[in-house]
Amino acid sequence: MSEQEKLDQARERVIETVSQNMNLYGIAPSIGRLYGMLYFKNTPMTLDEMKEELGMSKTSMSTSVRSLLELKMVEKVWKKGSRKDQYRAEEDWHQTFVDLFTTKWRPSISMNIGAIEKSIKEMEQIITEKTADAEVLNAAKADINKLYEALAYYDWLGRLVDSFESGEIFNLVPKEKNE
Amino acid sequence: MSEQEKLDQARERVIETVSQNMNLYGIAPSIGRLYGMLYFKNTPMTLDEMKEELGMSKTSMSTSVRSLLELKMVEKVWKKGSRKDQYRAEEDWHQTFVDLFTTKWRPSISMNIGAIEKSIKEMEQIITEKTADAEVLNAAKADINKLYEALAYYDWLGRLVDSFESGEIFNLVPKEKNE
DNA sequence: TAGTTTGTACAGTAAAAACTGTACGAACTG
DNA sequence: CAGTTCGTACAGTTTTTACTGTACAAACTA
Repeated sequence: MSEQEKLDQARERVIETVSQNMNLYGIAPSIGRLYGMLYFKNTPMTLDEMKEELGMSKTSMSTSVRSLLELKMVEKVWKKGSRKDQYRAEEDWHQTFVDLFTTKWRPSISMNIGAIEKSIKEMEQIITEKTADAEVLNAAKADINKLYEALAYYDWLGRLVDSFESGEIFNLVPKEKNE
Repeated sequence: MSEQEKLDQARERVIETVSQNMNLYGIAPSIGRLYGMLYFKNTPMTLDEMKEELGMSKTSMSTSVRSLLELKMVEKVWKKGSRKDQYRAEEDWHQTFVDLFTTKWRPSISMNIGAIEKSIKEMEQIITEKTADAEVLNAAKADINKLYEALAYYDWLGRLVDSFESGEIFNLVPKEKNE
């Protein structure tokens, strides 16, 4: 085996596990592989180069790159003399991590809080109307308690995401191991 | 619309959004719905009751419950007089959150670190052997630098998960909002 | 012991997601 | 202006994942 092949194989191993890891965050494996591949390139790539490298369609590259752009895991770079768009992988994984959760979690947190608040209101209405029979009334009361708990959780989660976004998290868990 | 229906509808809304939220963590929607449904029940359920409630097969309930058990999102409870297994939803979502990441992330972190360390070794070998040409050599050197960065990230991520597991995270981001 | 009931493995089917090829608008080139 | 090139929308196909029904082992019951 040539030295080049050895190097490729060593890269490949990392790309594969990183891709699996990203899959854990809801990123499709093929998108993960694309990111991994870009990560090792020291120069930005065009869609056609990616297509060539991964043996996939240009359409796939286009949509995959868009996903990665939305997650801020790649950025478009301008390169003079080329009409083609060029893309480079974001290399700071701490930042990537923070962006990922900010992007994906925050909208979900808002939605959950919204749904819960709405349902609490409706349940409180059931109680104040006093037309419901005892069984339904008790169920509503129990549900309201649960939903306040849930609300507290999502509030906490929102503050956790805040600490990611502000970088405060790195005070508690520093980037550099202190030995 | 009866009060009962109003209550069901309010529950349903929350179950649906919670389910979507769980989907974000790589949990299939139908499993999320099962969890949501269990969450609102104030008494443990059997597989047959779940099957009835969700209109799905018992096999699905069996496998879904197993997934939730692995994530520690439900627990099996013993109920005297019943031969059937009974399951109850874990209600502490802070705990659930912590368990989820501990369970899902830690193995992945180890795998990544393992793969990266192995690849670093192979790349260092390429360099020390001195048979590779200049181009390959430089590529190997660049890759090694990137991999040390990656290693630092996964180390950080491991320590983040530690802080979840130990509960230290709740010092930085307290459960109760301090007003 | 024979007869139930319960949970799950496994194979097959249905549903969803990923991927491709064609086609076309937009932006450039001469 | 006509002729290219580039990126992506969209429809169709392939692959993967989710779900079901059957069948069976284990645990119980009488």
